[in-house]
Amino acid sequence: MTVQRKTTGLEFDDVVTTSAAKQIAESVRGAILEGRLKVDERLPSEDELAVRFKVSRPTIREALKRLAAQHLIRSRRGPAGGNFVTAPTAVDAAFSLANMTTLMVAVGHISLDDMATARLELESVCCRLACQQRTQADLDAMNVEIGLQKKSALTDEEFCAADVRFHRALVNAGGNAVMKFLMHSVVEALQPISNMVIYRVRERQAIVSYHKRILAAVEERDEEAAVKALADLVAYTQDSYRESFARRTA
Amino acid sequence: MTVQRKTTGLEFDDVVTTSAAKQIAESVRGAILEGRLKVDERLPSEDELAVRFKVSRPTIREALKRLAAQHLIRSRRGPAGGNFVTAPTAVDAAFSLANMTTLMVAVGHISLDDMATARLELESVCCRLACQQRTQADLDAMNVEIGLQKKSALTDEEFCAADVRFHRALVNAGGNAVMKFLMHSVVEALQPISNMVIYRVRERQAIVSYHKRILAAVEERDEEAAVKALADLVAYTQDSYRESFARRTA
DNA sequence: ATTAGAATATTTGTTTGACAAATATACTAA
DNA sequence: TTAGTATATTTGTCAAACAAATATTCTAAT
Repeated sequence: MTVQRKTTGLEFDDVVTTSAAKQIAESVRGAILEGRLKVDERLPSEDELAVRFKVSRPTIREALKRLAAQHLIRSRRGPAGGNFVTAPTAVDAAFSLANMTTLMVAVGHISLDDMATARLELESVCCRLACQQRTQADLDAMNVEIGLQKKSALTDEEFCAADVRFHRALVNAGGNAVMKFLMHSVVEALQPISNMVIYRVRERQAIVSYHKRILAAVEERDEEAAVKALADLVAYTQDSYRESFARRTA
Repeated sequence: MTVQRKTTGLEFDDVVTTSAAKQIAESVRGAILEGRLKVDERLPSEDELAVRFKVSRPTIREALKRLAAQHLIRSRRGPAGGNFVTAPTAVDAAFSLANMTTLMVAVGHISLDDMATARLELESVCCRLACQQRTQADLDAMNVEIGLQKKSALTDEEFCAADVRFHRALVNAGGNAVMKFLMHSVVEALQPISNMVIYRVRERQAIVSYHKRILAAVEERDEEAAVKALADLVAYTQDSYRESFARRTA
């Protein structure tokens, strides 16, 4: 353990103790992010790192596991083994962000309104990008889900799953990797609430009709119409979301 | 170590070995995200967890440090100590996301074009929200940075820092917590490239004039004009970004 | 009665030393 | 030439102990 004291001008803030493992993790992370350690480069062995940082091997392992949890390194045993710098995938990033936003919404650090606004705005961006970039395969993927959602024998879970796939296909159609995983994260964070929404038959039919409007607009490459249809859909489902959220936090 | 085999239909995929620590971390994370462990709730002590999961205390500690690295728990020593579920802050989320996107850009998982497009689209959303939600304090904060950037004695670092603060003030003016930290993350991931851009005096003047246009449009609550000015600014600086990125990856 | 200091107990942080498991490579026998 | 075995290297896990931080209780002095 080492002690770090934060000062502001002449006033002394609280003393902060940071574990050795955490500090070592920060040091290695800095080297990775500043390019001094390259992706796929092998770190020194755990024993070597222990010597270099003058701590024990379990302490090194705690530091390394922090980095692994942040998708910055990966490990392998054996003579060609070691710990290697890795680049996170979009799935990793979405997963991490989704986990954090889920908790932030749960405790009110982020309001549901902010989340819903962000979701709509982000998906509007994706809608416009989809109008520009969409392929026939994208249109087909969206149409498959519409076809599924029309079926009256669908369970609530199946309807929700098809809904998620429709929106995912819409986002994928935009072809932008960053928007894809940001969108995925926001949707994932809203998932516990979305899954509590149960739509009546009439509501399902309305949702399907909004989806059809969106698909038609994307096919026509009509950005304004696509964004309008999406905004209408979100406004229509907003009340159901509020009810589910209230039930979830009760 | 336990072995997990993934199968798809009749084909057997690679055997995947997952460490005990990682599996325990996943188990606890699931409990947190599903609401079975509440924020601020104290986990059983490390010794108790070791008994419960039938592993050693160091293995438990590795699992817990993974969760700490993901901003899901925090720890404290002493009789009232323990490991507590925590809610990440927006700063935590932005920090994690920025680290991952930095590496993803560095290795080409995300193209610079996708990043730049996402940055422009996200900031356009913030622009429009800013037109709707901005306060006089927001306008003042943006104006302060414009005033600073006008000064010819500014170093390159100071100019860049003022630029970042201007865009941050613009994003803050939108008042949406989710957009704030998503935007912060994208900007942070582009920071190593932004910091390499050096603007000539004439370029600085052009940037300041774009900033003025944005400020005026936000003040007038003219969403279209604000988004247009931002798009023009981004188009103007795009070539400088490409040059810096090429230099960084050389 | 109040307060400062000391003692105690609890929990996490770190260490030492050892062994298990995974795995790449080299060697040997068929 | 190939299959099987042995070896060596590195990470994964363990046991046991002690250090450090810290909340609470107790005691002595005022």
